Amino acid sequence: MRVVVAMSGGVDSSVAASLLAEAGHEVIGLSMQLYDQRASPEAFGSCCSIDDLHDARRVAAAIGIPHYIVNFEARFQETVVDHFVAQYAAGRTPIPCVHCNADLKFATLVEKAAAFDAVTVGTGHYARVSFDEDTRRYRLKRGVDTDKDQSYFLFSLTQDQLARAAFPVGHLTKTEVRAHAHRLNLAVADKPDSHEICFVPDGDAGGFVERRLGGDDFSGEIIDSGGRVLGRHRGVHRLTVGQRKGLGLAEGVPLYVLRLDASARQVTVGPREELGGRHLEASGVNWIDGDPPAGSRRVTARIRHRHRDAPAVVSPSGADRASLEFDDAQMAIAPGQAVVFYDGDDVVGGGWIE
RNA sequence: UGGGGCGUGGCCAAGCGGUAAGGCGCGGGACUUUGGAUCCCGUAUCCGAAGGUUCGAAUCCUUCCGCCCCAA
Repeated sequence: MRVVVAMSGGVDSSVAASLLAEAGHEVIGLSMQLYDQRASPEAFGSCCSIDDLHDARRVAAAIGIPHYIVNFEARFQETVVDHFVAQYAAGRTPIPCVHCNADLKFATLVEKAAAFDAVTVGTGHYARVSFDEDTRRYRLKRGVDTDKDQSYFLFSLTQDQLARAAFPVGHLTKTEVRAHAHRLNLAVADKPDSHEICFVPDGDAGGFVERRLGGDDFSGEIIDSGGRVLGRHRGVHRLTVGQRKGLGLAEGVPLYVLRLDASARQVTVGPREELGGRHLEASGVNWIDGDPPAGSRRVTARIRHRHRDAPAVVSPSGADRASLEFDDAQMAIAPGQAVVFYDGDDVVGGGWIE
């Protein structure tokens, strides 16, 4: 089988490519160039930087597979960066990795794969995909390493995309992946995990958004839930629901962002007790099965990466919407973040928090 | 210089006789393919200054220094 593997230059995708090659597949390594490296050679982060492309190339050479760099700058700009900026400007908290996965790795890359006569796209995600003979549907499951599980970022994959997906490291632990990397003598074996937005390497997402939006004054009022003005903020895009740091308010108790109103430039804050909520509405819902469940369904739901999924009832409404009610209040349900529904290790579906 | 108020760590601030809360900020850590996310730890031998009362004061008294407000 001919397989295209998305190689970021990190350990996981390097091992993924290696394992597929060892299994006897004809592997073609592809790395995505997402930014104009000449424009800002130092301004790119831990994923897909010029160094990472070199790492990917080195690994490909080491395991003896062809390697190509595909230019996805324009697509990345449209599907990930522009959306990221627009979301922040609207007072929401974007999660670019999901769009990058769905729209680039699994959508655009499939097109590229076709050009290579490959039907499968492999990545280094910690998640598992399998085919259920009974339902004749593909299933998406958590990675075996629950600490590294990345199924949350993949909730929007369609049956079509799952049919072409391969996650060779999904049934391994991170420790095992690194062990494979050492066994294979890969140069990236000890490369640290990445953990930041790749196109905002300095961590200054607020500044990034401002440069994109233009203008210099985004400030507004900070109020409490009673309407009392407590202070001012530098822009709703610099804040996110649940955020405590950076408010600069000394009210005696820690204050957290409760709500963001972009049009009024108003931020509502309150003590931790006011941060909890049981209900949320999701849009852009994708059901892994391809169809929504017939009615309400018990699931466990995760509202952010690293959030321990909590018991809830999800009810589909319309083609791609759903409402969800947690059994117990969850802290900081942030609009713009993804909510992903699970049934045990299976991803049932997911959507965007409204 | 008539009346009133206030001076507590970088900042906001509680305490008002019993031996310095809390928050912000900052530093460190944990966690992490989203969040300048969350979480944990640390951060005033000392309360504008000098005296005094008391077993004991940041807390009471005196004086001084410095702010602020209202009257002139």
